[in-house]
Amino acid sequence: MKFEAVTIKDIAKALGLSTSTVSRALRDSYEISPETKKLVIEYAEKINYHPNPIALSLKERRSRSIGVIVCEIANSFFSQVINGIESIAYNNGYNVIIGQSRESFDREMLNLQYMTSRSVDGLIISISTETHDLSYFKELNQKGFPIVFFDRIVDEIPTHKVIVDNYKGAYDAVTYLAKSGYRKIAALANSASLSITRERLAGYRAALADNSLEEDETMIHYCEHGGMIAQEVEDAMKELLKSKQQPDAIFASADKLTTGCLRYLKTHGIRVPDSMGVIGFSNTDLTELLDPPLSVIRQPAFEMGEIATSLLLQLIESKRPVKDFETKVLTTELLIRGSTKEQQQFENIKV
Amino acid sequence: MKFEAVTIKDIAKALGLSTSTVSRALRDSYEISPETKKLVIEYAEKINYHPNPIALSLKERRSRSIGVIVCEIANSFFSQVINGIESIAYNNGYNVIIGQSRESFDREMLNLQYMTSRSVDGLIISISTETHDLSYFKELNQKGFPIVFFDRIVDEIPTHKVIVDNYKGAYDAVTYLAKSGYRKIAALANSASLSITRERLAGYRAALADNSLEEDETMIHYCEHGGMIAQEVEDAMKELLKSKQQPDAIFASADKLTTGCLRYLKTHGIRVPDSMGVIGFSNTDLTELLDPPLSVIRQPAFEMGEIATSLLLQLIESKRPVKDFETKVLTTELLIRGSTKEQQQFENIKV
DNA sequence: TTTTTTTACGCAATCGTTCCCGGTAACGTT
DNA sequence: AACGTTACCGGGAACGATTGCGTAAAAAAA
Repeated sequence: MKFEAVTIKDIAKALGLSTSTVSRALRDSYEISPETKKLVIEYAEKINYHPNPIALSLKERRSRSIGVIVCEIANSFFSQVINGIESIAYNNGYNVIIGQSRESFDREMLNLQYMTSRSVDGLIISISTETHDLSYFKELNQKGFPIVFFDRIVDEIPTHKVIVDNYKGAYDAVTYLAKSGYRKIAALANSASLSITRERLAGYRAALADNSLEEDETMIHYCEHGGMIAQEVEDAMKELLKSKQQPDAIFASADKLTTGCLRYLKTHGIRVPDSMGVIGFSNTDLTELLDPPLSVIRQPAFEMGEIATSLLLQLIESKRPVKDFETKVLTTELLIRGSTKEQQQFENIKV
Repeated sequence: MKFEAVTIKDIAKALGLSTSTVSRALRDSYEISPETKKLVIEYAEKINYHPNPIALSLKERRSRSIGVIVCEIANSFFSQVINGIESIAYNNGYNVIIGQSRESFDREMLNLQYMTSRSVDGLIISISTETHDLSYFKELNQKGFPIVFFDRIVDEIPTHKVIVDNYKGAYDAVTYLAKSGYRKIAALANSASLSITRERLAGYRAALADNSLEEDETMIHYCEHGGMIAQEVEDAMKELLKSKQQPDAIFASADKLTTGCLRYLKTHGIRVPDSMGVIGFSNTDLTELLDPPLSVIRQPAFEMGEIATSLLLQLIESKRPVKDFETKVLTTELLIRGSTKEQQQFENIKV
């Protein structure tokens, strides 16, 4: 079932004009007499004419739309970023099309190819955990196709990027745990290949060192699928808990990991924050409603989306190839709630 | 900055052939000699040729992509539906493009126009709270454009629809509250214009009647923006609580309302489920982690997405105009957790 | 050898739109 | 009267790909 749209040709025929004249009349060209314009515009209105954007895209080689690829839209952080992206995009007359990789490289590439070949004018992306082969990105980038990376960025590709200070976010959170008296702080990390994992773990390690806590590799567990697979988080938690270094707190480095961690502790009857402190990166707006309310490192997601889009539009609308790129680094917010607590007694025992 | 793609013409020129020959060679036509085919295909491979889907869309008037419009992707229910949609769509070689209305009629129309004019081959939609003017949908429908409604459907438009048995879902939940001893059951409802609101409230009312509970219009409050605006839920809750009929339980008819309700009770120190029982429609996967764990009516969201997509593909791929449409009605699931409790003492006092 | 058939390719139209060229009046200027 | 302007409009190519039709050359049949 196809359905027929009305074209400029229909108008031309009906009015005894040429398509050029109709086109010009609709675009309000000075070359067309006011009467003809009026005639054309009114008739177009009447038969409900809308220009065919596909034909326009073909002709103008641009579509006034931008693509966004994230691993999962159900994730609060990403949906907030998308809202930021849409707000700027719509204000500038751009449409936004959204794709999910679900942490799969293949699906990421599928989306990417679909979008680029459909002439999105640019792309905003946070790469999947599986993405190691960057050749397609490099190729696009070298051809001058506008890309902005956010959150999970890649160093090798010269373009604009938007992130938060992951190092500091993690450092502050882990330092807070240490100052509160937690002594064995484990880390539940995302795939080791991601920029955010590296940065956050670096902050974690630095905080341990600065608080004279020993670092222990058995206290760090990675989730290769970023918690997309529930089992994976469970396994990691199980490993963590049966390590000889019984942790008394967990630092989780992603939204899904933080909630997954809490879920595990809850179902296994481990009391938070008494037996185990929990702090993690999360942008869920349900954190206050959780039991216990989660202490989180929160990212300015909406703002990240806005900034990424502004940068992308700069690239798209620039006449000359852009050569100097910037990496915007925003600051995180540490929100202390009920999943961590000050353990005076620990400090006392120590001292 | 545009970037140049390689076209069939480039291949033709490089190989001294015509574009027709190249096209046919790539499509493996019998009219082309094996040697020429090999030549063309290898060269195309080498320079990384991909057919331009825009040009194809223009020519074939179809795009092998379907549009999805929901009010908000951050909502678990909708993101689960979208996952169901994508699973079927990808298996059938269709791409999915997603749009958010954010409960705004204008944004819904913007997305709709964008999608239809970009030649999506069909549309899956749950309408916004603001959508009263259905003329554009009617027009599309009459032109034979394939649409499938789900969740928030409209009666006036003859096409496939996918919903759950909202009446029964609400009826069962409210009956459960009544059987548990709650006597003053209030309803926190979505916009009155939505099909789901009507159906769910009907179930609510029937359950009250069947359990000899009095219905009281002051115990029903509507949120015109479906809880999209936080203030709105707060106001509704405030009104409910200061009504002379002090409710002892709340039935919330949408995801955002259920969590919004819980948030209000929590911040105002009203104990759930003791002072106030809470039950509501919700597909959040964090319900078990909440304090208290939410008793919910859960919809088979993923399955709804799958079914909606199958129906849509039927419409799209049908040769003749489809005349008899079906409305698939799935069943909800009642999950009782900690936000409701059996209040034996109430029963006893009563008796 | 001549005729027919097959093979293998090119031409040109098509999809809807824009825009570069032209072209033709009407009018003004010298 | 001759030329230049200006206003207004149409023809047709172009964007990238497909496809019906035409046809030259080669192969097969007569």
